[in-house]
Amino acid sequence: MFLSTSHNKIDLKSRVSIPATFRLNLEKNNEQLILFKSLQFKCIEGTTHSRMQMYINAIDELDALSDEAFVLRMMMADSFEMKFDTGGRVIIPEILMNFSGITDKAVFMGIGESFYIWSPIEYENQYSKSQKILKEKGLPKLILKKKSD
Amino acid sequence: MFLSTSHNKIDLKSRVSIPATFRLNLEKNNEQLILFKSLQFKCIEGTTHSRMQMYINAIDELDALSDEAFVLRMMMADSFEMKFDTGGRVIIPEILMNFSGITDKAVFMGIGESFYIWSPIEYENQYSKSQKILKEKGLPKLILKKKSD
DNA sequence: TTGACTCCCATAAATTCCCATGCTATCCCA
DNA sequence: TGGGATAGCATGGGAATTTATGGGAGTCAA
Repeated sequence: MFLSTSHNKIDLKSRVSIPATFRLNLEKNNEQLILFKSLQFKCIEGTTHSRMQMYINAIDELDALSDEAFVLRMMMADSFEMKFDTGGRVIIPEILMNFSGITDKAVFMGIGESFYIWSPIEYENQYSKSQKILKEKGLPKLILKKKSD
Repeated sequence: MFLSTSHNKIDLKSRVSIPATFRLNLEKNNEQLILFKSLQFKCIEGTTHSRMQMYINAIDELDALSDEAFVLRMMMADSFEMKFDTGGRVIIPEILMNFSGITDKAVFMGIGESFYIWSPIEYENQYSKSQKILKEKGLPKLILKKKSD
């Protein structure tokens, strides 16, 4: 599980340290890290190899000609398997840097099964947006219990 | 798993480098590379020998006289087993070059279990098409849970 | 002998690997 | 309890390896 937020620097070689907690989480489960363009936000999304495999399997389940399958395939095209150096860093692909607007600093935000990587500006925007919603609408009602089938 | 996108050049001898990540993926699983005409798009599709075997098996499952079986057999007819030179390149068969409209540059696009090879123009078209669908229709509804049998 | 193809070597740029540093949090023992 | 030792983390830089690509020598067939 990926939790908490941290701000890391990106060096001249496009390297960033993946927060140690995230890395240990991956190691513990013997998982590889995949980074991809978020379909929803202007940010990079990170997740495990096996979770990505689930999406890939979903493609086969869909009508191959459908828009859903089409969009999912494109998502794979914008996904990258990361490898760590001895210091626990990865090199963020240029495509993802450009897409997310990240240049020299990145904000890692764990959200459970995956995590987001934002540019500091975009992160601030999203954060204050969430605060605003919270003020206006209050806490969302959480449905923690599974609906009965 | 084939992921990510890369733009490679085709030289005067019709040789292209298969992206290293794709090649390593094949080597690791001791797989041979098959290229064939995409049934859906104006591009070349690449996949493993064993996945191709799955298609072949699927033909037997279908009604031998059905349109599906017919189309799949045609796909087999335009399939080629590739061999790499010492630099990790292959020679793309002329039939596939003509079909896909590829001349001197190719875009390799990993989509999970297989990958596409596009001409740069065709790639741009498809990519912007996917962005448009995403904008209009939003996120695809993913079915990540297995259907109960 | 021309053309098509294979095999091998060459190279520049990109990428990976490895070692080094400073900082911070933690631990241990007097 | 305080202060030094220790370990782990984020970061920097340079060396070594890979990658993508170009080109030549040898081979086979018509």
